[in-house]
Formats: sequence, structure tokens, C-alpha cells
Amino acid sequence: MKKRRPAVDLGRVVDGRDESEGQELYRIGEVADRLDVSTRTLRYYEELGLAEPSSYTAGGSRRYTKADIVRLVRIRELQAVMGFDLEEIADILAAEDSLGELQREYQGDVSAERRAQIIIEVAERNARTQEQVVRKFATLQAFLADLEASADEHRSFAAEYHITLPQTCTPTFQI
Amino acid sequence: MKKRRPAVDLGRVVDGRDESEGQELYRIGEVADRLDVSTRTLRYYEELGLAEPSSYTAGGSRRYTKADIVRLVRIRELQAVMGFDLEEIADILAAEDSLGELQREYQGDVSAERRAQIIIEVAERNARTQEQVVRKFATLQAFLADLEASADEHRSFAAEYHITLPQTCTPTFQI
DNA sequence: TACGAAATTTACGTCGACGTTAACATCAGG
DNA sequence: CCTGATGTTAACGTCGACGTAAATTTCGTA
Repeated sequence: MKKRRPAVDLGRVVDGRDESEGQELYRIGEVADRLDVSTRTLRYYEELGLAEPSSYTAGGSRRYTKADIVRLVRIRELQAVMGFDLEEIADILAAEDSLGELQREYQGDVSAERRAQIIIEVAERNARTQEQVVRKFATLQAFLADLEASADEHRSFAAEYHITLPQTCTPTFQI
Repeated sequence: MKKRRPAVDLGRVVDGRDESEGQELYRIGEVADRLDVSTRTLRYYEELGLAEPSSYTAGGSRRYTKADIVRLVRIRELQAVMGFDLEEIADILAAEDSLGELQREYQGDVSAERRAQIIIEVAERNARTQEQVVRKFATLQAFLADLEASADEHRSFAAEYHITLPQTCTPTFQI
């Protein structure tokens, strides 16, 4: 399930054509390996408008920058940790993107109303997400307490029957 | 999408046939409404051996006890909060069940080795789950920090442009 | 420039977790 | 005992998130 590529050196430097500064560009297979996803997944995200590479070669091969990779990592986190589906994630990222554009001084002709609308929307979106995370946090905390209580039970039960539990039963703990 | 039943009184008392003590039994539709899932989902869980009702009527209708409901809530939590799939959940619950049987003194002829095996397995399973929860906890914490940082940015950005954010942008906070 | 590794598009397949429909049966209140 | 709400099984449908295969093209190094 994990096709191994023969350890090709990551991070070649682009041929300094459109960017005088050496921007490191990554091929789709390299990115896929790093994120432990398939190339299909990356193309699928692009298909959905979720994340596309910053550039393509003349032949049409995708070239990802580090920023692109960061975005992809973000997507996977929102998916795995928060359980959002790709549509929700697209919404969240789109809101952040619109804010990012504002901040990058592309605001020549943006009206004050439009500006206010964007930032309010982004802030509200952020707040909603925050609330969801906090809720998840709480349930997770309760869940963890339950697990520890169970572990205590197990230990006392084991002691009662003179059973020695392997130390793999005492997980590493630092929060 | 949400079929409304006409507020039938929950918690009728069973006709005291096999249990002298009045056990409250719930019909599948009631349970489904409580958990905000479909009846199909409950039957599906039963199909997978995940959770079945404690009893059936003579005609074959499912009757759930409160303990059954607790188990179902547990399943939904493991699904929504931890992101486990139903197979993993089945594994976890099966381990807990086997321990529960031990504790309920059904241990007439269980050999000491079998007993040790069961409790060790359950404890290890518990520890693995615990570790996953802790990891999720950590990423969630980081994620929350990011969100708060973003919120700060939004606020200062709004202040800079004299935009008044609605207070929905400041989520309730108590951890 | 030749060549193998890696990438491209297109399109159909899959899998989990249910949704939906059909054709009945049961439940419980009047 | 009637009746409408609720339930039953069986079977097919759906939807998101990719997997997989095929036929072709591009990349980058020798």
C-alpha cells in the first residue's frame, strides 16, 4: 500500500526562471510521501478546490511549495483531529484566504463595507470552530477520566488475582 | 429529516413478567430520537453485533433498557469524538464486555490463565486508547491556541479599521 | 537523445455507514 | 376488536473520500 520511491533527494531548486529567489518546489509524489497520503488524494483536493499547487511545469506537472504543504497538513489535521468533512474544511480555508488577501494589501478598491463583512465573517467562523473545539476538548477530558478510572479498576482487579500487568498498560503521561 | 412523534410518554413500565422489579423499556423510535440517530442506525449496529436490545417483545419488537442506551451513547461518542470506525469500537466494547463478565462472578470454571489473559488484554487495550486520546488532546490544545491567536489578530485588525465585531465572535470560555 | 521513473487525465471501482422504499406485522389506546 | 402509529425484514441506493487501472506524457539523469 506504500509504494517506495528510491530515496530521491527532496528539495531540488527550481531553475530560477520566474523567481529570482530559489523557491524549493516539491513534486506530488514527494508531498504525498511526506503527508503519508496518496497522490490521488492530493489531486482530489485540487479537484475540490481545496488546495492546489502554486505552480505547474510547462508540461503540466504539479509543483508544490512549502506553503502549499503547510496548507495540506492543515487540511489533514482538520480532518483527522476535528472530524470535519472536506466541504467544511473548504469553507474554513476560503474564509481565511479572503482575510489573507485583505492583509496582503490587495485592498486597493475594496470598500469599507466589504472589508468589514469579510473580517466579521472570518471572526465568526473562527469563533464557531473554537466552540466546537472547546466542546470536543471537554468530552475528551471526560473520556480520559473514564479511561483512567478503568485503568485503576484493572490494576486493583489484577492485584486481587495476583496478576502482573505488563508496563505497556501504563501509558506515558505528560499533558 | 426528523420525523416527529406526538410526544408519546417515554418510560412505560414493562408488564412485570420476567422481572419483578419494574425495568423501564424503550422502543427503537424513542431511543433513536433521544440519540438523534435513525432507527436504521440502531438496527445497523445490531447487525454488526455492536449493541443489541436487552429484550424483544413476543412479536419481535426491540425493547431497550437504559443500560442499552448508555452503551449506544458510548458508541456515538467513540465515533464522533475519537473518530473510531465501528469495527474498532466493536473491539473496544468486546474487550470491556469480557471483563464485565469476569467481574459478575461468572467465573466458575474460568482458568487462572484465561482470567489473566482477559484482564491483560483489556488493560492493554485501555492503555492504547488512552494514548490515542492523549495525543488527540495535545493536538487539540495546539489547535485551540492557534484559533485564539487568530482571534487576537482579527480583533486588532478590526480595531485598526474601526470595525465593531459582534460579540458572537467571542465564544464562551470555561475549561 | 534515450530511457526508466514519475506524473497526467479519464474513468470506473470500493468501502463504510447509513438512507430509502416496499411489503408486510405489531402495539397500544379507544 | 379496530385502527393508526410504530415496528419488522429484505433489498437496493447513496454519498464522501478516495483506490485502482489504463493509456499516454513528462522529467531528469546518464
